[in-house]
Amino acid sequence: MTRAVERAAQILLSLASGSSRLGVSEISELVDIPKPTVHTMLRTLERHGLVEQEVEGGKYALGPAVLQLGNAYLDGSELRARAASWADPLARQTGEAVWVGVLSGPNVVVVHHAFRPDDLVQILEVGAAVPWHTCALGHAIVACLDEERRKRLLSVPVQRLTGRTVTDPDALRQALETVRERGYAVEDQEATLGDAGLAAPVFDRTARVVGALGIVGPADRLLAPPGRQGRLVDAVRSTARALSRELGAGR
Amino acid sequence: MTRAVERAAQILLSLASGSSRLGVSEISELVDIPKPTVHTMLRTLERHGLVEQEVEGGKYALGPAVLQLGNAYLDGSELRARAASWADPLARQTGEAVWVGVLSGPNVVVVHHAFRPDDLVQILEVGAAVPWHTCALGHAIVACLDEERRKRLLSVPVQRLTGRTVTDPDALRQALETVRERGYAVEDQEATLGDAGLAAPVFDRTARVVGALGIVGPADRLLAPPGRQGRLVDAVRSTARALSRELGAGR
DNA sequence: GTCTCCTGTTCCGCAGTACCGAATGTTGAT
DNA sequence: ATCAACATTCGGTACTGCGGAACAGGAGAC
Repeated sequence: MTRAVERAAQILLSLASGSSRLGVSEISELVDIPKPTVHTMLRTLERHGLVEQEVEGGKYALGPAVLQLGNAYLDGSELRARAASWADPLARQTGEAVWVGVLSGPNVVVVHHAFRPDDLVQILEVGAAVPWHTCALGHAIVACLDEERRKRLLSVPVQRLTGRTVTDPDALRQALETVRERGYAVEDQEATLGDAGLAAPVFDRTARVVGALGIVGPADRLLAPPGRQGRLVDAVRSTARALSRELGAGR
Repeated sequence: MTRAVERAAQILLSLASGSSRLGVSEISELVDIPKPTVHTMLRTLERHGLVEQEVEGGKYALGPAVLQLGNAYLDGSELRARAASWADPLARQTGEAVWVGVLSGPNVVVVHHAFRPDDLVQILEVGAAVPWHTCALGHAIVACLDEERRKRLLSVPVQRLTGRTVTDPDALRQALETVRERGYAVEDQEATLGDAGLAAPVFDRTARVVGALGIVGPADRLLAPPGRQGRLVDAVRSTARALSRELGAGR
């Protein structure tokens, strides 16, 4: 454990959350590190393109080298590589957008996004982070984690994003138990009002959960029509199973 | 300048270049830092999701948190946000793929990629890094840099990627002079055999070059047909100018 | 089975560097 | 002009980053 590196990581991640441009003082307050220390580290990170400063001085932002890192991560991810050939057909089959995500700290990060097959403009969500407890992808993953890791996640207070977000640890534990029994997760407007999601876990050859695959869309389209949810769940589960098999998982 | 942070940045970037999975010993050799130091830092970076280790131990790779960083960078980039509405029409107009890139160290990093408008499978290159001296985007940017920055880039030996890569500093200086006179850059199989590119610089409201916009495709399609190059150059230049104006540049 | 090699991981005393309060510099508002 | 807020610089020293040596574990050869 290197304290300086710890702090630099905190600074980088602070620049990735919320406002894209932050001053030294703002970062200092966000990560609770004195200003000169923040400044010195920003300067070091800047030398490697991980951070850059506005031309006229003042605010700092992430630099293009982080984009290289992100791209390299995707290039090296077997889950993402294999997900593409399953997610796109599922999007066509269901008529909804498909996301594949992995757990990163308390968030789910989208590693693949197959657009809903219509002509409306959609924003590519690869790299987007959603708190695990507010999305079906997150529930699907965390439900299948080893006990210790799950306990650690549940021991940290979680944030309410909408009036429907479940934040009580006991309620979350119960929800995860339900996910384990059923083999899939449902999210109903817990991250964004109006939106819902369905997801199933994806396993690798060591039988560990490595991510989840799911669909996201308007709640009234995904959850309300009679019989629709069941059909979507079936499609999502069988696709997640196929993807798991392709990753070497037995089930 | 914080040495520990410097080293951690080197380690992260080493994981982004070449093989996606590296052992402690390999990283140690790549960045010339002793193994225990590399190991300690990897462990610290792992705690923040920036790095992860294979389940059975051994090799390390970048973690999903870097994808968040990359995504946040794109979300905060005005160049990228505005490039989308110009690059896509240019791709349709020219029938070729359009890239918008920025300089990061000795490389150009692609921040936006509009696919060639055909039905063939294409790989999204956002986040890809190309050595500046081997691509038209890089030439277009570096030609317009302030003298000091350009000198610094030219003082470092550059790598030959193909038999056609220009690596001699004097020849590069001359090529950049040509770019400045003409207002655009041409690359002919310097990065990848068979591929070529045309690009023009993009400026912001401070009249500084902030990136470049260009098209990439097979050399025989871009450069060989009579009159085609001229028409493509015109389209690229006027698009880059429009994008510059939208970023607040006077010209 | 044993042995060897290679790699990741741990250890811990101390040298040197990370640290940060105080000071300085810059900018914008009044 | 003054003031406030913010970024940046400075430099002595406390404490932490460091890395050679040792250890642990796994894989392959015999």
